[in-house]
Amino acid sequence: MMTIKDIAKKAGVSVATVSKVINGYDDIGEATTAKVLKIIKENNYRPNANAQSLRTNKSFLVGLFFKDHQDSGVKHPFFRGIISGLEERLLENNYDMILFSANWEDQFSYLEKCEFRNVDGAILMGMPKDDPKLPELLKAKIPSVFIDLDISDQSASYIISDNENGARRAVRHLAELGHKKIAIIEGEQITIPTQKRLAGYKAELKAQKLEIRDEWIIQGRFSVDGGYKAMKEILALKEQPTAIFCMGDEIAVGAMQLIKEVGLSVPEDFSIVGFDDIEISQYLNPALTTIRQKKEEMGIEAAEMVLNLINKPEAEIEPEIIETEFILRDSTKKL
Amino acid sequence: MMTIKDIAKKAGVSVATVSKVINGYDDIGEATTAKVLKIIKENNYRPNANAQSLRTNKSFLVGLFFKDHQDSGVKHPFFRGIISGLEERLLENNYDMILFSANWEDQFSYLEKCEFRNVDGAILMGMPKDDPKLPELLKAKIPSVFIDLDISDQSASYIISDNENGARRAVRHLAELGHKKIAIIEGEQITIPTQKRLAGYKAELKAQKLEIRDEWIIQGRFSVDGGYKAMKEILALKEQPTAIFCMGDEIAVGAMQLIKEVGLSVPEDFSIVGFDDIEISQYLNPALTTIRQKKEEMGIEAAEMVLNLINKPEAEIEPEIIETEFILRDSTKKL
DNA sequence: TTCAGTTAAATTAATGATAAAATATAAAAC
DNA sequence: GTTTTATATTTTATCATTAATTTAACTGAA
Repeated sequence: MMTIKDIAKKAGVSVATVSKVINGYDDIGEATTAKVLKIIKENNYRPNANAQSLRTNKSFLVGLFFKDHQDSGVKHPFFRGIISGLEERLLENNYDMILFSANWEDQFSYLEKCEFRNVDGAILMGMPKDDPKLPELLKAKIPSVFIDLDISDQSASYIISDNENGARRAVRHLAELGHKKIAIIEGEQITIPTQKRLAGYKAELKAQKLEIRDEWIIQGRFSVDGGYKAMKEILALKEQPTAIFCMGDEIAVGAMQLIKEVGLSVPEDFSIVGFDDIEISQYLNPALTTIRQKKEEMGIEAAEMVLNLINKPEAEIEPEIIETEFILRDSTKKL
Repeated sequence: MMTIKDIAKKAGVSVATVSKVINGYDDIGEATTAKVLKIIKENNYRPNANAQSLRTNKSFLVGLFFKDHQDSGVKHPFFRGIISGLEERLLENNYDMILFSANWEDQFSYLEKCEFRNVDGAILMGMPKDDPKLPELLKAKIPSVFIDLDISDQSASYIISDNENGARRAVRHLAELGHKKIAIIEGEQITIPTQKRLAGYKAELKAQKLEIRDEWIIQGRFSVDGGYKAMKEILALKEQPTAIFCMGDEIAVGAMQLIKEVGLSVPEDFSIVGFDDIEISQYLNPALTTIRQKKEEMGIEAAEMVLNLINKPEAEIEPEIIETEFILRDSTKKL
């Protein structure tokens, strides 16, 4: 592999001159610049990122940490979408992503990985709010963007969907169809999305002057299994709802499975609205009415945000609330 | 951030001594070792990967290149599964993954990225066999593992499902149900999986003494849309098949959609078998009978393979053929 | 006592690159 | 024709680390 030294020798100039040419300094003569550039091209030379990073303390590397919902076995439903968005914007700026799964507890701390690999910034998704490894990361002032977790700071900010409004939209849709008994199946209560969506559910019920009944608020988990089990609880209720707002599409899948198993059907017996619009939702039977999170957009915005945190350390980076989108399909109908 | 120098100063020894302690050399006294170790721990020191990599020419980094099927908008269906497997095994060996999407044509060559980031090895998925950027990578002898592409070499090997046997199993299942007119919807013909699955389809039809009819071999693409369009062709045929083997689950999804739209049903009018067992397949209606590819296992094996290529450059690393698994669900029935 | 051998540590050099300071050359000014 | 100024380029130091070489201290045998 060619090094800057080899290029310098071939061009008959000093190493520093080559470096300056590469980095676009204007104090190198035209002829020299041209010659060096030519030799660089001919020899297909690329600077060594490690050496650059060592010297400049800049790596053009962003660490991507993601945690799946451990026990449930569910992969983060946005993972691919977010990555697509991220890579699009990061690549434009010559950044690469280094992938740190955080599924292996106690293996390492986020900060350690960031420091070891010298990343310029980090993007974290799927972390619980009480993750014990987060404070040290914040204290170290590593530029960080959180997805679905409202932590912000001089060096950290976050991206999150407008969960409350999204939930309100879902409930409003059901109310407009004439439903008065609207249940909700929650995800993990510790997560921000669960909390916000619950708030939206309650707010909209109130606005619609509909009853908020505690027994129609079912605890669950963001997984097919979670939806299945929660649906069991609903079927055991003496006064059953006619519509169910599921906090995640996977939950809806599980709920619909059980409904089918017991010989009932959607949307005839229950109208169902999900949240996320994961890939499968459009192919379910019936296709799932849901609240779409704009995953690619979240990824793009997250990328933009880390870049800002990295390059404008003094600026105040505002959290970004991404609007959701109501997707009407076939799992809901007029009462 | 602490450096080895700081540790050396605090411990009152030379930098070299600290380095030796870290790297487990046995020519450092017990007392000194203990003292240095203690100070390292107290100060939470971690060596700088860039400096290590620069010096040792080893990065403990594997480059992951993946290409989605461009136009179709379909994300690689294994992506998550493979990554799970990869991360499990790579992490055990202290390797991290750096993510290079290859979706942005002409942006960079694989070799450039590998050299720039000094990766120890590469894993590539979704590349077409005639990818013009592959030869230079092979020539550079970067330890490489291909997924779904049968390229092997002194420095490269590959992992692939046993597509031919998997396809045979699918066709045999249909034959055993009494189907005699079995069509197939292909994926992109340039890919190895398409070629192998077609071979398996033909071989099994032959073994079952069933007719191979060219008009029942429908060109398509690995996407929902591809399946939808191909199904249109099938419905236009004057002599229609009773069963369809789709080379990918997405294809099956598309085909089933159209079948439903025209008022026919699965498995009553058509028995359908897919390939892959993507996440959604079990939740479709009817749930899809399919040939599962063991994605996590492929990831684990791929990781093992790069590690071997990296650490045993002289060894002959055999390609790995992963068996598929037949998953019986509800999209097929007796004729 | 001296020399060889062992052990434990320190020095020095090297990795590939950049940035700051120093120098050489040429042109312009007096 | 010397000094000043501007331009072009080189020299040197530095980043964090490892590897090879060297030094120092101690042990034991002749």
